[in-house]
Amino acid sequence: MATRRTKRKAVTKELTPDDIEATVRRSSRNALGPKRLQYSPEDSTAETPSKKSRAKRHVAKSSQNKKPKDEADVENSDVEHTFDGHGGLSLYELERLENIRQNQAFLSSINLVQATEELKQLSRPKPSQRGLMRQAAVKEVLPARKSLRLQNKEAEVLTLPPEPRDTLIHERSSQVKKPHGPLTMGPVNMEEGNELPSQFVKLCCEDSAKERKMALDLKEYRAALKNMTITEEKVAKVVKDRIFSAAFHPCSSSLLMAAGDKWGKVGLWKLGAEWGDDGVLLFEPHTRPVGCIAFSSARPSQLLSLSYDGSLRCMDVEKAVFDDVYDIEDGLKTFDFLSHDCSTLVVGNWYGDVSIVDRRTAGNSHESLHSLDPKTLRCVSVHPLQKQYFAVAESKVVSIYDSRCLKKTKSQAVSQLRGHSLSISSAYFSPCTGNRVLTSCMDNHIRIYDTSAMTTNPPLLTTIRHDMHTGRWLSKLSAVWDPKREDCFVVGSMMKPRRVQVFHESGQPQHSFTDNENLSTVLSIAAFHPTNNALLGGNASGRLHVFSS
DNA sequence: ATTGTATGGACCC
DNA sequence: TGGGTCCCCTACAA
Repeated sequence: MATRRTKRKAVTKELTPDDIEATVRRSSRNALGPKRLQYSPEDSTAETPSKKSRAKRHVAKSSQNKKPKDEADVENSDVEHTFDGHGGLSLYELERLENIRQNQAFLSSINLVQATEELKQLSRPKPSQRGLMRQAAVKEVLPARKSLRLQNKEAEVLTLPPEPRDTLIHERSSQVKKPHGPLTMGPVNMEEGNELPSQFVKLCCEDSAKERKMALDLKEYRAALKNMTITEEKVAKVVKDRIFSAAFHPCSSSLLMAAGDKWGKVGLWKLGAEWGDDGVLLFEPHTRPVGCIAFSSARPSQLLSLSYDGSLRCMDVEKAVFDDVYDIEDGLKTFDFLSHDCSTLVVGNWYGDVSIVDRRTAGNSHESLHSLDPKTLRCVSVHPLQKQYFAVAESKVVSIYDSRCLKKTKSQAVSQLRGHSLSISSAYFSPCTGNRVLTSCMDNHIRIYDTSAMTTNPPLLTTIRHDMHTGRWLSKLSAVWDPKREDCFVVGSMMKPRRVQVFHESGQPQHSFTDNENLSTVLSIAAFHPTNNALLGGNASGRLHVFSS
């Protein structure tokens, strides 16, 4: 079976449409016309590409099953023909060529080219081995067994052990929740007792250059994006499981990234570093998905991470601990910094409550404000200038609240962004002025609203179709602004070949990041660097990908 | 209210 | 080396 497949590939490769067309012209039997021979490389739109491609693959398969004999003939006689060298063609040969041509036409008509492209993707080279090592399967060494009968002993009366209550949690994580902090910052992928590498600590404390560069005009921006590439060194396994959140450290001298995964792990990776596993240090501050992480722009040595397990912690590299920031029973979903100094936060849980957390005061001194529909809060985003405003992605509407006017329940929204027909997965204020809000919605649309006037119902500026159906196994896609400018954003994509797309707020596509060798998975979590020309993308197996210039 | 299903990736045998 | 299997706590449609 395998050999047959490779043979078939060889056939389609060797017979280019030009070859066939040429021979057919020579044989002057142009029954179907050369136009039919043209390949139609389809630029599949966002609309259900997966369904389409699956159907296509199926068609390709069944046709392959139907025609193995013909194709074998084609291949054999083709070799023969190569060594023939005569221009005059016998009737048999003409017939054969016509067969080849018809087969080729049929195959092109079912988009074999695209199908083989997809097959290439399916039989892609193995994923990057950089970063965290695959764990060798722990094989339990059992004592040699000998039956009681052979030992001439009486049979035991066996009772089954009780079934564990929640197998999922018990199997996959040692505890339901980590104890209260501060927890020492011991990398789990290093020998126990080892100190953090000093170069790593130094880098984490490095601040970004604060002077704001002039934003490039769009043409220059596109050129800069085009210049950003990925290589083998720029892919690494940073956490063990699927990435739920990721962020760049603000320093610009090197690329340092953090990623949080499904089982509470946080991986830190410096591109090209010597420490840990290819520059990766792995920590375990939580036990459930790390829904949101962000470095403090005021104190770059601090990384805040939030988990569904109900804990919000602050990794302080200088102190080498994880401090508690906020804690509830479970169900923390997302947060954003409220003040410029990053000392206060807006924290949202999946029951629909929003809390204002002040890190300078001890304990959970928070206000609970909302009784929304349960389990509908997906995202919070603070206005970059008017810090009292924050946007909350509720089920089918984004509400903007004023943190100074919050009540325990039924707080009045300042503005509401309407028009979403399914649940909204994210909503973000534009990074420089806050004059725009960018939303991603399960109704397969990315929307941009004009919030400059902050009226009751800010106008919808742009709607972009984008396939958001990632299914159960992938993190949801979110459109995220480039923090370097006011008007462009990045979003992962389900399209094949795999890609990450950048759009202007007008809906104009600016660039698609692709790479045959180093990008072959969906990068659900994408983010631009705050100052550098660099982009990160996280996939479902804990691998980070970097495009940079 | 309950049930079914879509969906990607890689690990492991 | 390739295909079977697992992952799973989600959103939506029926």
